[in-house]
Amino acid sequence: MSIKFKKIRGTRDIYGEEFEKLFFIFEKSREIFSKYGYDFILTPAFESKELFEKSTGETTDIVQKEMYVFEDLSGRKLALRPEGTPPVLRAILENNIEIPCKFAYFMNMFRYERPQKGRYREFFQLGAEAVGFKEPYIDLEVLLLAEDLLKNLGIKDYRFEINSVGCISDREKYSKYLRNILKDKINNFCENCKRRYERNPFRIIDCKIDKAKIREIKSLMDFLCDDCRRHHEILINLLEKENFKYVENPLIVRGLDYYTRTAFEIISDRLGAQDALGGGGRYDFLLKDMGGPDSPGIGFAFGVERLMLVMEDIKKKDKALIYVVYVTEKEKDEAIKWVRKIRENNLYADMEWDYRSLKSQMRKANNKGAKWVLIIGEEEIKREKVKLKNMETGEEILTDNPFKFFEK
RNA sequence: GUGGGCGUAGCUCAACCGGUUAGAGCGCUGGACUGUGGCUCCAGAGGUUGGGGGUUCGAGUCCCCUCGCCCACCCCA
Repeated sequence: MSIKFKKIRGTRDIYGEEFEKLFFIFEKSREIFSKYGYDFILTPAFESKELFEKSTGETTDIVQKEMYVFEDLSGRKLALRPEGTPPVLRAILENNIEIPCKFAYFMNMFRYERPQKGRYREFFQLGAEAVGFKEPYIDLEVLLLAEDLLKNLGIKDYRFEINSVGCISDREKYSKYLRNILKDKINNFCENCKRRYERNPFRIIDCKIDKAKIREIKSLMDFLCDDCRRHHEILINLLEKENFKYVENPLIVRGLDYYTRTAFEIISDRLGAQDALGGGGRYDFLLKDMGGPDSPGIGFAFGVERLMLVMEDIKKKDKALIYVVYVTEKEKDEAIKWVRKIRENNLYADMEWDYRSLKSQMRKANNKGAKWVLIIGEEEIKREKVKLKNMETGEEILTDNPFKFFEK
């Protein structure tokens, strides 16, 4: 046998235990999100390419080199969504949904990257957006919500890392400062940093190789304007007051252009190099940039596959299987009748549809973990009974009403 | 996009320095047990050694290309 088709790189087939986990996360998250007043939303898998260029940002890696872009037959330039925030905000604006509002989503995303542990080209994100809340109190709620989700999924080894990335003018000031102070030194830095200097100077302070050289460089925190500083201080006070466990990490930059002020990541050390379970932050100017009202927003997303990696296996509780076997083809019709009758009583029944030897049917029942086997042969039909076998004890009973043995 | 490791039966893996018909365990099918699963024993089916090209008398093994998987860099969920 040589299979003709294979799934394409970075995509996955999800079944069995994996599917159970994925669906468990979805069901659990619906419970949690409804406690916090978030409604679920589903948006199209593809949007205009421009939506992401204008919101995620032209300079980001996501837009520059990771988007699945294509033209449809009419020549429209489209993109498979690489992230959830722009489509959800677009939907809020387009449907005239009253702001403030809170939405959650569980959707697949697409990014053209080299696959790695916890990283795929099609993956699921579980996220939320809270639009129209200016004060840091919503930041607190979002963080509490994210942690509530983790706790309810039974995930333990995580930490919240929090930072403020200021507003756009703060970042411009900082960017100018960095370029200035590094102008003469950059040639001594590693190749990565040289590239970062041009594209994204913030990343240089995160460099592991040139750690020593950057010690005297000020952090973005020192460049926050009064409003941004105040926002951050209130949030930190709130977190302390609410006893929320976190660490401040001034190196968090986030790869998206629209973030302002609060930015955070949820890190797990049970993952490989891709150690972020999730991340998020504020985007106070994005709605306006998208042609909407001057409303702030905050959101976050978890990588569902990464959650699955750090979660314990879940035990799926099936109904007890009742397997119906027939001795020869002659009893097949009778077997079908019994399977239907059992299912009508909301019990789990199955049988071998293509005839195989009784031995083979019994083996199948055993392999499937059947609790009961209903045996139908010439003898049973003649006496208008069935033989019921308990697969744990091996005990057999001849009865005309097997239902009294199936405890519900 | 860059670097490293790896592709042999459905699964996990063997096969010396290039040598004859590519093996084992598990799983599967059948039998011992003609109307009965698990345990044991016996037998059987199952392979274009990821694909293509090259070197050689001879390639699973060496070389080149390609596809895929894993890990890391970059970046991110």
